[in-house]
Amino acid sequence: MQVRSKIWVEVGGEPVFGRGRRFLLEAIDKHGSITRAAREINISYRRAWSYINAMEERLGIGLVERHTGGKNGGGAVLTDEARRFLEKYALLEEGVRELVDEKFKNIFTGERDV
Amino acid sequence: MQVRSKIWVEVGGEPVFGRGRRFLLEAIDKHGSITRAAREINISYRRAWSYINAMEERLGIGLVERHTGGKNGGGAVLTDEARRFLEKYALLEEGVRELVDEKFKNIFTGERDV
DNA sequence: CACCCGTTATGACTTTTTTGCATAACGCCG
DNA sequence: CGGCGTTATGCAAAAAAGTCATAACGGGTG
Repeated sequence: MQVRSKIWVEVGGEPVFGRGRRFLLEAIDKHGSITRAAREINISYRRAWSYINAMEERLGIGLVERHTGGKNGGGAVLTDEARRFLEKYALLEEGVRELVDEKFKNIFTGERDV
Repeated sequence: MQVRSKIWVEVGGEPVFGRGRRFLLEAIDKHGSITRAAREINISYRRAWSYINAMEERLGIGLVERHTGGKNGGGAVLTDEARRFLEKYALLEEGVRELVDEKFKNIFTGERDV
């Protein structure tokens, strides 16, 4: 038995940013490509593309600058706004998971089962 | 733009307890009936029933004692184990959401947009 | 004792969401 | 001017969630 926790941001009731999307953006930053980013975090390109589109549409800002064709076939880079958003989200997550894990241990430990 | 957070317990990678299930059990306790509980929290009886079954199977303990037929057509009551679990889960959630909301306000407030 | 009632319990079907596959378009480069 | 590795989408397949219908149950009631 283990505890899990999750923090995400919504706009108009629709999710726009969470841990998965954070990893996606970070991987794009690392690889300069949506395709390779998706491969790294084990989701389909389709899904990654949908995530990015939805995020941008709902936030109303550009997060990923894309280039089709050209050197290396193209690629994608994060905008400054995406980087700022990543920073803020990191701050938001900071410490929360650790707190929850700690609480879980204190409350649920010391039993045979359950 | 608003923040949301969620804490849940898993067994073997499968969720067994979260806020929705907590509300369900509390509603069953209140009404003495799965049907009425489901109606109150706005999910189908089918779904409520599936939740209960999955929880019990994965936790390996009985949570809801069910009676078919009889007075009032039957009904359902929580077991002591279910009550204990509810208490622990409440402790686990306590304060976390408030913390996240507070952090969110501090980090994301004071902007035109985004 | 036969029927009524509201509940639990399920199977079957429908709708929605998610996932995956195939393919077009792009533009530098050798 | 064809090759390459991307981005970009439409469409089909699969999975999940939701809906509906109905059986079984057993105390209460007349």
